[in-house]
Amino acid sequence: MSGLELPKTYEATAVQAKWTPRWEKDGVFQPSDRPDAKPYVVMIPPPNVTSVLHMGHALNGVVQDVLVRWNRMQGRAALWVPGTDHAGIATQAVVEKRLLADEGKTRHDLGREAFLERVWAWKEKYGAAILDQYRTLGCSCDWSRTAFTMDENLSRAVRVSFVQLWEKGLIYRGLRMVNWDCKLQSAIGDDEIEELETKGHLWHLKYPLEDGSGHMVVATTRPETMLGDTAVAVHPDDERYTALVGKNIKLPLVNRPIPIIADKSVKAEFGSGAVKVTPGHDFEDNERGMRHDLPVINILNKDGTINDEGGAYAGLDRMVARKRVVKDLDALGLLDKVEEYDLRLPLSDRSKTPIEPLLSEQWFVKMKDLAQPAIDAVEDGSLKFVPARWKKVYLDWLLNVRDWCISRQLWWGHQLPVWYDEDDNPTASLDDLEIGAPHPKTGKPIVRRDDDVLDTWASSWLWPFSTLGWPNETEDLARFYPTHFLSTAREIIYLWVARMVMAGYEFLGKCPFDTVYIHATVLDDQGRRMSKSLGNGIDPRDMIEQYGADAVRFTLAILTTEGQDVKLSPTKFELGRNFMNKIWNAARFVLTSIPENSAGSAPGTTLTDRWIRSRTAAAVETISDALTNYRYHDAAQALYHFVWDELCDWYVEASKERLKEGDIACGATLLQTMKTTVRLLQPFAPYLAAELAETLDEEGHAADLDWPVAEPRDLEAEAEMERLQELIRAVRRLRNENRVPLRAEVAAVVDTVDPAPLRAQEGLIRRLARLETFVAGPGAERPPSPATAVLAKDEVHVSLAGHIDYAAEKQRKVQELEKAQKLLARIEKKLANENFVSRANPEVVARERERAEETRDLVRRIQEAVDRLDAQA
RNA sequence: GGGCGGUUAGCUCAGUUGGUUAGAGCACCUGCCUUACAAGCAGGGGGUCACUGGUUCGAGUCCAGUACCGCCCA
Repeated sequence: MSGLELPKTYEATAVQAKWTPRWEKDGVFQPSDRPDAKPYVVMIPPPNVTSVLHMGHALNGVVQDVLVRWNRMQGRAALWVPGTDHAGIATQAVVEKRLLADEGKTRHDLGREAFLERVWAWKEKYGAAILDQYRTLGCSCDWSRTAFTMDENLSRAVRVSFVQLWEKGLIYRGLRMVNWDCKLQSAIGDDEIEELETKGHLWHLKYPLEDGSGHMVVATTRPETMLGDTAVAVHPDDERYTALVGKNIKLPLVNRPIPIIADKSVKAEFGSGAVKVTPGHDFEDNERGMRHDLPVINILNKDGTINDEGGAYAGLDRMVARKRVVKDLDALGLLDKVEEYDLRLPLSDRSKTPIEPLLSEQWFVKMKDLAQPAIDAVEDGSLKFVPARWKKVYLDWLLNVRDWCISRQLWWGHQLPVWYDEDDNPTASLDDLEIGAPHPKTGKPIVRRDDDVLDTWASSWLWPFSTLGWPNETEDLARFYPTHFLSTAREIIYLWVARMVMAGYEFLGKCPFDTVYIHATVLDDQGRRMSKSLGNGIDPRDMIEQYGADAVRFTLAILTTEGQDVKLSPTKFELGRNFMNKIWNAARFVLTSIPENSAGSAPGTTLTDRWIRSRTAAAVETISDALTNYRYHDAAQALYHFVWDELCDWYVEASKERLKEGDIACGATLLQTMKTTVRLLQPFAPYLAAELAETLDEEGHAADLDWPVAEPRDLEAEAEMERLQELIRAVRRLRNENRVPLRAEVAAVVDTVDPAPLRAQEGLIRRLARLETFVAGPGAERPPSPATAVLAKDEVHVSLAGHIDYAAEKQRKVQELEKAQKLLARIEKKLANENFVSRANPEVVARERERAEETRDLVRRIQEAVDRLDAQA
C-alpha cells in the first residue's frame, strides 16, 4: 500500500480520466455471460440529438446507473443500452433555424438530399456529445451496443412494424383535421402542442339574415375564419332563435348563403348564444359540420396564407387577413363590438407559432385495440409505476386514446414505406418498390413513393426491442427482452411509455419492462423549469468539471426524494464534493495509519470494533432496503450518515490511540469497514470507489465486487456505545458551555451503579472527552467546583475550578429542569387519562409508564444538581 | 372545468403502517489550523408542522373544507 502518496483532497478529474478508459478497455459494462447470471436490463430513454445533455438527463442517468451498478454487484448480468433519438420534427427545426440564421437559406434552397446531409452532420456532433457526457458522468452503459433510431436495423424495425400494422388493417389514410404548423409546414401530433394563456380579443360580428329581416351576432377570436363559415349554430332549446332555425344567413364579404342550424353543443350563455361554424378550421366545428352534413371549405394554404376561397383576401397571411376582415366588416357596419378576451392560444411546441386546425390527407394508426393490452398490464400488475400515482395518468390517456396521426410532412425521419399506383392506390412494402413495378394488388405501375416521414414515436416505441436486434431473432433479444426498469420524465408517460407498452405487446407479446420510474423534474433554485430561453439552466458539464462526477452523482441521488421535484443551484453540489472528500480522507487515514499485516489479520473484538461492525450491518441493511424500493434519498442519506457520523466521528477517532500502539486487530477492522464502505459507495460514486478499491488491494474492478450482505446486529454493543457517546458528548458540552480551554486539566467523575463498562473504556473516554482523570463508581466523590450533566442513567461531574460561571450554569440547569418537568407533567396527564390506559395498545401504555418513571428520576436528579449549584454559589 | 402534487427551522428538504421531547444539509452563533479531512473538528441557538373543523385516548401523519403555489388534461 503506497498510502503516503495520496493527495490531501480528492482529485476527481484525474481519477475520472484514469478510470473511464480502463472500464471500457476491460469491458466492465458488458453484461456477464455467465449462464447462471440473471439479466437485469435497462434501456436508456434516448435523448434527442437536438442539443447537449442537461441536468434532467444527468439526474435520470444517476437514477438508472445506481440501479444498474447495484444489480451488477448482486451478480446480475446487467445491461444498460445507451443511444439517441433522431427526434424528427425537433431536430429538423433546429437545423432549419441554424441554416436560416447562418446562411439565410431554407431547406428548400438546399433540396432534400443536401439538407439531410446537414441534419446528419448535426446528429453526429450532438449525438456523440450527449453520449460522451453520460460517459463522463460514469454511467455504466454498454457502449458497444449504442443505438440510434435511424440505424439500419432500427429503421428496418420501423418498416417491419409499419407493414405488420398495415396488413392487420390498423393503418389508414384519411382527410382529417390536424394541427398544422404553418412555419414547419407539417402536421404535428396532439401531444406536440402547448397552450399559451394570452390576452386577445373577442370580436362580435353581425351576420345579416338572407331575407333582410335583421341580423344575428356571433362572437369569435379568429374573425378571418369567417371566410370559411358554412353555418351559424344555436342551441335547440334557445327560444331566442327557435324561429330562425332553418333560415339562411347571407355571409358578409363572401356573400354566401349559409344555414342557421340547431346543435346541442352550442352554449347558449356564451356571447349571443349563436356561433359561427367553420368546419374547415376548427375541431369542434368540424364535428358539428359532420353532424349536419355541412360543406367544408378550406381557406388556408400550407404556409398559412389565405387561398383562393378567400376571394379578395387571397394571398394575405392569416394575421394580415384578420385585420383586413375586421376593418372591412366595420366599414360595412357589421362589427358589433370588440372585447378584451383571455384565451389559450395553441402553439406548436417546436416552432412556437400558432397552430391552425387544417384538413389534410394524413396516415393514422387505429389505437383502440393496441391500447387494451397496455391497459390490462397495469391493472393486472405486470407493469408497475413508481411513484404509483402516475399509473392514473397513463390509464387516463389509454382509456381515451385517439387515433395516432403518424405522418409528418418532414424530411428528417423514416420515410413512409408506402407507394402509389397511377390511380393513387397505396400499398406498403417491406422492400423498396421500383417506379414502374406493378402494384401488388392492382397490378398497375407504381408511380411514386409517399414523401412523408413517420412521427418519431413510430420508431421510439420499438426502442426496448429494436435495440436488441428485432425484427431479427437475435441472441440478445432472446436473453434480454423483456427489460426491467425504465426511468423517464413524466411528460412522456403517454407519448412514449404507453406506446412502448403497446408495441411490446403487439410485436413481441410481452410488456417491455416491469417497472416504470418517473423521476423528479429538475428546477432552478426559484422553482422554475430550467430552459434555454430563461437561461437558468445549470450545465452538468460545468458541475462535473467543478465538483467532480461523483459529487454530482451523489448530490443528485441524495436530492432525489420520491415524487418531489429537485430545486437545484450550483452550490448544492458542495454537499457531494465534501462527502467525497471526507471518504477520501478517511481512506487516506486508514492507509497511512494501520499497521503492516493488518490486511491478513482477524478484525478486533473490543467494544468499538463490535459497534462499528454492527453499525456497518445496519447501513448495509438500510441502503439495500432503500434501493429495493427506489428510495435514492434514503440510500444516499444512510451512507452519508454511516460514513460521516459513525465511521469517521467515532470509530476512526477511537482507533487513533490503538493504532499508535500498533493494534493490528483495529487495523484489520478499519480495513474491513473501508472495504464494505467502498462497495456501498460504488453505485453512487463509481470513480472514487474504483480508486479506493484499487488502493485497498481489492481484486478486480470495484463495479464487479459483491454487494455486502448484512451481518447480524450486535445490539448490546450498540447500547453500550450509546452510553459512552452520551457521556462524552455531555463532558464536551460542559467544557464548551463553560469556556474551558482545550488544554486545561479537567477531571470527571461519574456517579453510577454500573461503572464496569465505563472503567473498561477509560482510555477512550479520556481521549475523546479530553479528560485528565476519569473515575466512575456508585456515589463517587465529586471533584471540586463541578458542573454536572444528568444523563439517562448516570451523572457526570466535571471539575471546572476557575472556569465555571455559576449564574450561567444555574440558568441552563434550571431550564433543563423545567423542560424535564414539563415532559413529566405531560406523561402523567396522559397516564391519568382513563381512556388512554384502557384503549391504547398495552405496549404503548407500558412504555409510557416506564418513561414516567425515568423522567421522574431525571427530574429528581436535575433538581439535586440545581440544589448543589445553589450551595456552591 | 377535471385531475395530480405541494405548503414542516432563515433556505432546500426528510419524516415508513397515527404513539418518546419533529430530523438532516446549508446558513447562523461560540471555540478550535487537536498531523485523515478548514471541502475540517467540538459545541450551540432556531419550528403554533399553511389555515379551519372533524375522527381518535392520542394527529406533522387519517378525513372534510379553505387559502396560496406548481404541474397535467379538456
